[in-house]
Amino acid sequence: MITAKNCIIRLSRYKNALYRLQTLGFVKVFSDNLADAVGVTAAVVRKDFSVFGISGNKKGGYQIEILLEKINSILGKDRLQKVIVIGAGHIGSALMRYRGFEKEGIKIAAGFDIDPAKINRYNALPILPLEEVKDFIKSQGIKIAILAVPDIAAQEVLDLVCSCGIKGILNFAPLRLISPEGCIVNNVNLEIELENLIYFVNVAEKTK
Amino acid sequence: MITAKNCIIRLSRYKNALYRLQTLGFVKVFSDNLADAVGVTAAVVRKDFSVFGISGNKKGGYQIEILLEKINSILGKDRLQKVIVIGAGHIGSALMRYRGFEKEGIKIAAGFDIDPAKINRYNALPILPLEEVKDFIKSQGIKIAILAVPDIAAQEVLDLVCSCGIKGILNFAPLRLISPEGCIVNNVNLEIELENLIYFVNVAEKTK
DNA sequence: TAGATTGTTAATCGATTAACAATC
DNA sequence: TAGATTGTTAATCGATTAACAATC
Repeated sequence: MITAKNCIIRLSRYKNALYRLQTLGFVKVFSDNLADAVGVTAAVVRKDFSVFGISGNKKGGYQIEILLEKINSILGKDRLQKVIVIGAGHIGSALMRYRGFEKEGIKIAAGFDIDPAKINRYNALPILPLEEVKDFIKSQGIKIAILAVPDIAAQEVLDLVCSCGIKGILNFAPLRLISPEGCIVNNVNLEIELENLIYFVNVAEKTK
Repeated sequence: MITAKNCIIRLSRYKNALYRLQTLGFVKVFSDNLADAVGVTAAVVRKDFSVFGISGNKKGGYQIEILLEKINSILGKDRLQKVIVIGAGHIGSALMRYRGFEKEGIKIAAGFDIDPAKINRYNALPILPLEEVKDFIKSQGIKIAILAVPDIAAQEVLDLVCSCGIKGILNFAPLRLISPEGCIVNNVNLEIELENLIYFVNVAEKTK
């Protein structure tokens, strides 16, 4: 079964909305409520659920707790996900210090850099020399790496970590990387996000 | 004319690829080459160009220099785009120090924070108290803001800057913001990007 | 000219939306 | 029961792809 990327992204959003509803004291939701919270239509919500065999009650909607369990299981959030960050520059360091991942069950296990001045072996979050990345990936069974290295180094580092067993990469370098068979690359391209925003703001200004 | 978001994102990618081809000494390209460089089909390239009235030569392909001029003009890259960053925490600070925007003609004009300890008025990139954001936006004619504030503050700050004249927001807070009429919000949700990656890596592992 | 490439039209594909029977 | 909501099917929409005439 091929699942659309958009569908999985919506699943994440449902999850976040459900937690918010739960803290507000809600115990069950209708597809309608969830649709509003996430900004889609109720039919999309029900369809997304049916893709994963999640069913509710014909009149009673969905139990939030059960729903969360199922979504969390689908997204792999029922177990800790360990990731590493390659590159301890501005972006890399910020990601390492960012608290937002923890509450999502994502733990940054270590950072890596080639600059000896950045190494800090005895930190709570150790920053290790890149030469050690292979042993670390193997011994810790890491599957996911965040790539925050300079553009010119990105492809080389990607090839390196993929050869060590990394299966998924979140790439912040603003260029298209060629990924080896069996490795998925998701790109976060801040320049393009801004360019896009600037374009649509300019268009809106013009047509005003 | 409604233009698909994806089309504009591809335009950015064409531009980046064209600069790379130019540094390699190329003077003209065929839709084929550009398609390869960006990872789409040649028909998409030609169609995207035709949407904007960009035409090439029936046999000779496209002049890179002319193409870049046209794309840059469409994307508003023929003039400096000034943006501000709200929130001088980990992510905000990293974005302020990030050099990648400059070479794209995007200048971070100032940062803003509510924490007096973060204020630094006399820096090359000044960090100012949030109370001054209104005057700054008005006097500098800023249209775009990057939002890197804590989740709970995000909606409030969004409303504030929109009321001051901001038309486009790049939001890093991992929640859906309700944007006032006439203001565009693009979201960069790192948690969701990672969750998505984790899902597809897990699926690939299972079906192996 | 023959071959290659553009620009555009028609066909296909996939995702979203609307509609509604089933049913609690 | 009557009303409301789910789950699913069919219709619609939009974007991508394939095909090809025009032409350099």
